[in-house]
Amino acid sequence: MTDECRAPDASARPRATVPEATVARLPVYLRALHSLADSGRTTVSSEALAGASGVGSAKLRKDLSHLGSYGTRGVGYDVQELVVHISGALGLGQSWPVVLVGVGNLGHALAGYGGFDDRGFSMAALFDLDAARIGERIGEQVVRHVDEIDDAVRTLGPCIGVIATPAPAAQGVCDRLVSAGVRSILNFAPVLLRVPAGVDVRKVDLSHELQILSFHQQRRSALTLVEDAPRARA
Amino acid sequence: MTDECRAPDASARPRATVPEATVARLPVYLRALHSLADSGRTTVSSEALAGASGVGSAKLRKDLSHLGSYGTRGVGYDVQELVVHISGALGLGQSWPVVLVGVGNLGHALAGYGGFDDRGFSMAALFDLDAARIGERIGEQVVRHVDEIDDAVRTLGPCIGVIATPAPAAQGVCDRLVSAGVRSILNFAPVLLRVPAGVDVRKVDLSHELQILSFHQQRRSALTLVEDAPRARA
DNA sequence: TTTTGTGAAATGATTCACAGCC
DNA sequence: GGCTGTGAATCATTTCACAAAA
Repeated sequence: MTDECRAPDASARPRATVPEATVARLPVYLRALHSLADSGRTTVSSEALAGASGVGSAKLRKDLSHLGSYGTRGVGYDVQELVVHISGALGLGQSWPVVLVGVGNLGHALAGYGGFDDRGFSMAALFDLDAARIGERIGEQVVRHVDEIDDAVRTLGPCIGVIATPAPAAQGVCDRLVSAGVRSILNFAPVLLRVPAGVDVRKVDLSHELQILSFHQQRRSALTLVEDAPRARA
Repeated sequence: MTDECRAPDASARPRATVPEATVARLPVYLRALHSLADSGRTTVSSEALAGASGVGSAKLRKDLSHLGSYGTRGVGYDVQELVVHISGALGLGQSWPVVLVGVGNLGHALAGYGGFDDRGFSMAALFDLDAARIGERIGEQVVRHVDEIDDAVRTLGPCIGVIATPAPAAQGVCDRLVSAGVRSILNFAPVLLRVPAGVDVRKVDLSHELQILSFHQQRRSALTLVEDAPRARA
């Protein structure tokens, strides 16, 4: 991701550049902070927040330092203030519309999932290719035909596309989303999507996750065997 | 992850240590290889396989070199042979049983998803806490009460646990899985699970993925604004 | 005294570029 | 001539450890 295009007057803006690894942890911190806030905490130390987030405190502090300097030495961080700054960095001030394509098994579950409206996202439109599903009502939305994506996206403005179709349909759907102007895509279909530069795709792949777990499980088993019978040879 | 416990005779075994980043890409290569095999290819160059996997060819070769030396200079890799070696490294020789806890919206979709039986995994048992759901038939399995996890896991042997419960129930379910002996867990609930050392947890979190997309989308928007009106000031 | 923020060191991952083999 | 396998160089991330602030 090209990054050298800071405006010449980038003085006291949110931040110029945040490492990718840090970005991936900000949602974790944000969730921990919300849960701290719910339980009445008003301030928190890097040690405590790191504990609640499952990371080391040095890493947490370094991560936060990329957003700015929002703590008080000797005291810690103000919970509300940190929520505001992390939310801001993540662009959660506004509520991004999410358009979901593919309301099969998984799509249904995603459409019904509260997690969208949770913080900063709203399920704004549902699409499917299958004529039999058009018109079905799910939550607050009615399923529309995929041909209407263009119109919908034009109306909604910048939004996030979620693909929950079967694998063979995914690339076609992706192309439509992209040509409608969607530049952020979350893909649940088990295929590699090809997109032009400037479009950001993240994938969620059940089978990949299981395979990674399998790798470690196997390695553990192998080690256990070796340790259990270390003198079975020479 | 502790790694210094190689057996003293680790001579020509599959491999001693594979970087985590590499492990995460092996499933991608495997999928690309399967699709090449389906279309009749018998050999493939690092360049071509890398292309089909969305990575650079140098990275692909370095990744494969961690598993061993299975290519032929001047020619490339034998598709079938690579499939065998990568599958082997990932522990997909056997078919791991998967036990799923929580058959709500999402759990249903996961239980019905073909991806499990796809390669190397089989949906072996379904559980729920809600008495109303016990006995329901989904695919080949009948939903059982979560109290039966112990028995089931003892019968199945090493397996992978999938948690698809609402957030508040997840830690309790996780504890049960762990005490039943499950050491690999895939968590779809939006909470950080605490597990003892030696248990491997991976999480899939819709809301985190959206937030990461949101970050980049916002950054893009900001840059576009700056570029579109670069002389709006001094 | 407590706890942040951050340079500097250590570790890990990616990319380069080419020697070695087919 | 073409392509793999891999040291060496680069780049990114994590960890350490401590000076500076409240």
